[in-house]
Amino acid sequence: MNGNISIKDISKQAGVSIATVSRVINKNGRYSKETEKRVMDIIRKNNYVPNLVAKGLRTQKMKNVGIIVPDITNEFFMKLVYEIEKNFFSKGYETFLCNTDEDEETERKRVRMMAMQNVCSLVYVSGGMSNIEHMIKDLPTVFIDRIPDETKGNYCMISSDNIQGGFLATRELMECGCENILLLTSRKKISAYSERFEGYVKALVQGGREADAIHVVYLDQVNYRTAYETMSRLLDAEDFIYDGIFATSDWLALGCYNALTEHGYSIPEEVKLVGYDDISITQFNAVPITTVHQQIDIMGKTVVEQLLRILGGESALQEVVKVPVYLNVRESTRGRKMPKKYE
Amino acid sequence: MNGNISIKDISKQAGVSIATVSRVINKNGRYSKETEKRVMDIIRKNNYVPNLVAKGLRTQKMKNVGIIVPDITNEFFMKLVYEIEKNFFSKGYETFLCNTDEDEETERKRVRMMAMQNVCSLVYVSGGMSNIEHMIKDLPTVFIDRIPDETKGNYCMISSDNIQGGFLATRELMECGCENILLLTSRKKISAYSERFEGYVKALVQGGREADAIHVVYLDQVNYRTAYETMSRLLDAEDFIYDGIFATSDWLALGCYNALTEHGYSIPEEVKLVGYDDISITQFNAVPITTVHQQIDIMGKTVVEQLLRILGGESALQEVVKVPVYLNVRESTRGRKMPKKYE
DNA sequence: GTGAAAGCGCTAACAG
DNA sequence: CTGTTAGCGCTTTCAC
Repeated sequence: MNGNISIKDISKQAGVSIATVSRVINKNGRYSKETEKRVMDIIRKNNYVPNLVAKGLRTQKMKNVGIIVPDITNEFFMKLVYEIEKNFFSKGYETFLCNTDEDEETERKRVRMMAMQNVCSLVYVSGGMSNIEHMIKDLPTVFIDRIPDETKGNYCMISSDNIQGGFLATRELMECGCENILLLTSRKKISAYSERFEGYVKALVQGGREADAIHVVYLDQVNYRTAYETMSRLLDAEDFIYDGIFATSDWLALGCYNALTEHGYSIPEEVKLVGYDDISITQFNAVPITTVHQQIDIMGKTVVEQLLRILGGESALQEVVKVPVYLNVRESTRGRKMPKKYE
Repeated sequence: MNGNISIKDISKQAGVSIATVSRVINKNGRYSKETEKRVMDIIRKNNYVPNLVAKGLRTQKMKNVGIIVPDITNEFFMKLVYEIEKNFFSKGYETFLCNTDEDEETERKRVRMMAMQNVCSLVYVSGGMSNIEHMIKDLPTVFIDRIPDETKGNYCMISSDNIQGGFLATRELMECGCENILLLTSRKKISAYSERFEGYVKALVQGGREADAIHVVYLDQVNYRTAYETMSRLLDAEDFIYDGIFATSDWLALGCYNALTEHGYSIPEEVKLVGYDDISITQFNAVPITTVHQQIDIMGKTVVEQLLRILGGESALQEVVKVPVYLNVRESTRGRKMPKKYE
């Protein structure tokens, strides 16, 4: 295909059958030391590269898994992917990464393409409700931060503790004296967002606030620009009553931050701000931003563990695997107390 | 393989031969409206997903290309990848992305794996000198910011204008009055770095500086931490003479920035700073950082154009395709003049 | 110890 | 218009 020789060529050169070459390559079956050497020499001399596609076709199993993420330019997702890949590689699996660009149509296309490429399983990160379940059927799949439509099937769900995350973020704002706390989140029907909302409400209730303490702004897109524009519009209107904002993603928090400062609000003195994900930019911002840290190393490890369990024939766990989160407190809620340092 | 049916199953259900099914699926050859309907119905009912692996094995061409990057958590690389993928998708190609983690051994492994997966071509972004040429042989390859070892072969090289980038960055520092300009760069033998060095020297010479005006610090790793630690060590030593620093990557610039501010230097008053890549964090930094912007959209487009040329049978361009760069001037060289805004 | 042969899912002549 | 057949590169019985 790409100028490569095949075992057939090798067998001819070595004067043995292709079966023997196959045995030598895979080190199974019997063959003499002598033929082994002859075959291996030819392989080395020609830089032979085995064709995994053909092998997969024959053995009916490929050791590669597709990873689907909504945005490859988002540092949080890529750090998570990095951890997932690391764990898969160590188990001898290949990974194929693909980007849905936050678009449901693209999402469906990419999932379908992964299935066509014969991946042995799928990791599906925080996608929308694209109704992909019918496409993946028996393909073992781990969903991260997204509950599958149907529970039947080889599905497994892993999630960081989003309720706890929403709770910690909101409680921090309350502890810092915020009276009117705004939740800035996504309109998307992703469990991650609805759970962070749940945590937000829980913290308010636990702090003795009434039902009218709940203030939510929903965004159509989860990105800096949308957050910036929406907040700017909010600030341009007369009555901006909020002294605390919990944004369910760091990029949203950064959008808030810039809209607020440009409207003359100082952070954290007048408005306190909490983000989510702990991407590195939150530490470098003019006022470092308090944010909820997700333990991606544990998540990555868990993803691979669970997938290997399913691949090993065990049935998928029915419960969601929850990974704890913690709050990284910085100046956007507490002021210039802690040293600015990046680790 | 993954619980999927094959055209054989379809042919049985439809009461036609597999050849007919194949024809219907690929819409070539002749078949009656009636059989078409019967086949398509079965396909839809069963959510049939064609096996591209088998198809590729048979047709001896897969429409997918491997993309190899040194660091998937680096926003610059991923924005470039995003552009490359977008262009490939629009031409009906799939892409497989993989990460070398800046490690040459990993790099070789990943390239080999791509070859085994039967990709039809490769895009190799800014890799080290891992001597991969013998592994890819006739595989059409575009190198970005890295000159191939051997010029024979279907290689093509695309690069942003790194000499110009180094020149613009250094000239900016000189124009802002810097007397002693330090170049902070990588030890790696990558053309991108050596060319930025070249531009740095060119600007110094053109500005009438003597040979002793050249000051370079080489780093083993291209990341925030290494830059931060190296600069801290430099600042701890007695005589820090620099009033201008050109870092050949934004992350290095950020490392510098924090080391400098922690040592009590103010930017840009005492030391001016220029980075490279224009990642978004440079705009959000407490003091927004002047940086060289690479036009990744043009680069992505060019990559695909060139690869399709080669794939189309034309021979690879021998010259390097150069994409212009420009400087994004911010506060780290000019002070608080411009409005802080993100676009 | 080694070879012959079948077959993974699919396409592309070649017949009819 | 449709079926038969060979074969892509590889593995794996089953003989010898």
